[in-house]
Amino acid sequence: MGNRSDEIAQIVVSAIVSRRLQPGCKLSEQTLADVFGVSRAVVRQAVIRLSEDGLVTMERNRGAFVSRLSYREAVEIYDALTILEQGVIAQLSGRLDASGWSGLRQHVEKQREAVEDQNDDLADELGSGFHQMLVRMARNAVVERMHAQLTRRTTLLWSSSNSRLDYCGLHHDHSVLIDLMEAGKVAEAQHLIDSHNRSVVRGYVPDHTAEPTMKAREALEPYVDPEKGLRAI
Amino acid sequence: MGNRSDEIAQIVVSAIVSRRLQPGCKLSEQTLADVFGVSRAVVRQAVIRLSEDGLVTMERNRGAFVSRLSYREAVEIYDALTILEQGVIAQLSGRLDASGWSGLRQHVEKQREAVEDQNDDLADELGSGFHQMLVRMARNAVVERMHAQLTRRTTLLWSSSNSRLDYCGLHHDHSVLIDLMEAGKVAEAQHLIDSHNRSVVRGYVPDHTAEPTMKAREALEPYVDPEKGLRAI
DNA sequence: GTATAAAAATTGCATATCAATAGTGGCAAT
DNA sequence: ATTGCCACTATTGATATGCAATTTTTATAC
Repeated sequence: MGNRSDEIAQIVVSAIVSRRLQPGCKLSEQTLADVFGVSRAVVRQAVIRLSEDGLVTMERNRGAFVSRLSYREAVEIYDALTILEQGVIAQLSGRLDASGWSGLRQHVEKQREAVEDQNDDLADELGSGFHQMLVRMARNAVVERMHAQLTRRTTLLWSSSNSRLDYCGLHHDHSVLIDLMEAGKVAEAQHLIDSHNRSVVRGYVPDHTAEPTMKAREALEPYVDPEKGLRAI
Repeated sequence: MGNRSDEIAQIVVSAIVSRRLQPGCKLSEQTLADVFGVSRAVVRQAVIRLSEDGLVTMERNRGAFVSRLSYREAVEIYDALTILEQGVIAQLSGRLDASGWSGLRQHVEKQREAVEDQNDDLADELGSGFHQMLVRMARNAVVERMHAQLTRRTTLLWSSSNSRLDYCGLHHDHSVLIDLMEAGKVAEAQHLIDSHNRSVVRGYVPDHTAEPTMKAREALEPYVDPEKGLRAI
């Protein structure tokens, strides 16, 4: 096994992207140390990892909190995703083989079915999965990592929120995008992904009054082995 | 003043980008603790920050080392830079005002002069500075941060190396790039930046036999205040 | 010179401790 | 009732120390 702090950081990430740990939630060192059955030092290292990722914000002498994103930050993150994906489009357009395009089309078809079945959670996942797949086609681990990091951050936007993401009207964009890319219409494809992402972020209304529904101890409970974790109940 | 570990991490970054700390150099916890006059715990936190950035590689029970990049990794990093910059080009092309274009042209002119004067160090800095400037024009702090991180990593490639970067033939590309972008020739501009970056990375030949010329203690000496640091000498 | 065993050093983590600071509640003055 | 002040508590940031596991170095034997 790798580092204890790395392991813990990954678990906290899971809890954040699954929306159990919500923006604004305090991550007290002692609490986390109790929950995971490690020392404060290790927790601190884990929190530092998370703060480097932008998922957690550390405030001096106040502690670590799951990041609350302003509208400005939300726009920046989506713009960054746009820029990355536009770059990927520049790389892929006309340069992908037949199985590549069909793979993407298959994915969109699955997404369309999920939307039709009103399976919102699945549609949601397939929706962001499309972008992930697109980036993966560029076969660049560094870019994939950056993109995944940004995508994780976007979960902070919708976890506390009222406004659920509407992938209903958006999955059609994905289909058009593939056509444009295959046809080598780079600029059009890049413009499409831009307005696509812009329309996604437009639905975000930051709510600074919203408080997390769970405290960290409760939110993390499902992730720890009851045997080794939780020495102090 | 923020975190001690953050401060230390930044100093180590400076030492790496300035090529005093070279790839493969061991960053012993006790040594760094001595040099900076802090405890091992803080050093550990700093090293974790650096490893999240990719500048340092941690090996279990062996310690932290300034990262050695394989050719494959070098290509991936430059491709990632390419993708980011292609995305930025998609954003900027035709959308920048007159002062923006002239600002870029002025920068290229400075670079040309530096090349003409055979001031290699300056030409080098202005060369990568151009890319930085380009990205900054997109006015997106997230993208800027990612780009800067990748650029820092590229310093790992040339710090130990034989082959110095040849910006002589490359600064002309920058000039052409501006023309293409201003003319709205997005695809051409994106293709140019691609081949531009490819020709840069092509000069990288990883040398796994090369050993750092300095040890960490010596390399970091200029960065610490002799009073507060270095308690044990 | 190589192989092996013992010794030393290093990492990873736990625990205990301390100063500095933020948050809390009480209490008096307005 | 509200404001301002002050002690009290909780938490963070950092240090020091100890210890098991592992790696690296050194010494020794062949």
